[in-house]
Amino acid sequence: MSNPLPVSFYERPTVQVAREILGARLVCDLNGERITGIITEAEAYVGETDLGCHAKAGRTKRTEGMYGPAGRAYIYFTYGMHWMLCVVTEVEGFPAAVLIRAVEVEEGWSVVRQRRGNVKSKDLTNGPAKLTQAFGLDIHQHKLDLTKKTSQLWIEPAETILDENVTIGQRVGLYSVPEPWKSMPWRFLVNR
DNA sequence: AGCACGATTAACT
DNA sequence: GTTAATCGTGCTC
Repeated sequence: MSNPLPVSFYERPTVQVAREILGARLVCDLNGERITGIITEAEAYVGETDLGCHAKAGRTKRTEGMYGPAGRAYIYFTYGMHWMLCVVTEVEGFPAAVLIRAVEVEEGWSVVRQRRGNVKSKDLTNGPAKLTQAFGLDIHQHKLDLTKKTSQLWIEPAETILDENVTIGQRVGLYSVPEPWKSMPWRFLVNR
């Protein structure tokens, strides 16, 4: 057991946070059910000028969480059926966040299995909407402080991932986003 | 008040 | 590889 990653970890360039959050442990403690997993994939979304980022629309009810203090959860709904989990980064007032795209389950396997149904074990949490479903996250966890264990959800340091084990690529699913944003190498994933 | 769209997934062929 | 499912959000009228 270690202390959660501090606010200072998140108050740095978003792309750097996305790279360094790989190997950290996502801990969820809802209703006494403890679920943990190692983060294996993350993407950076940086500011109003990044047309792949929700903040391109400016400060709205939906995006205001991204303008808040670093280290908070930014959870939103998309495709009419999926919740996504992000962590707010950089200084308060600058809209940026890291999208958690995949984790590797450690504890709470039985609960995850129950929620995710009878899928192959590799498919349990290898997508952004899959992991929120597996961890039972939705709008109720929006804006939770992920730097405190008193929250139901936090992130703590765990494994160190070497550069040679990290694949860098462009972000996924930004079909209608114009260049150069569409091709920014802001996706980081741990080699399997 | 109404509408187009989407940081996805699962179930097809 | 293709596509339907499904609804909160933000923009337009």
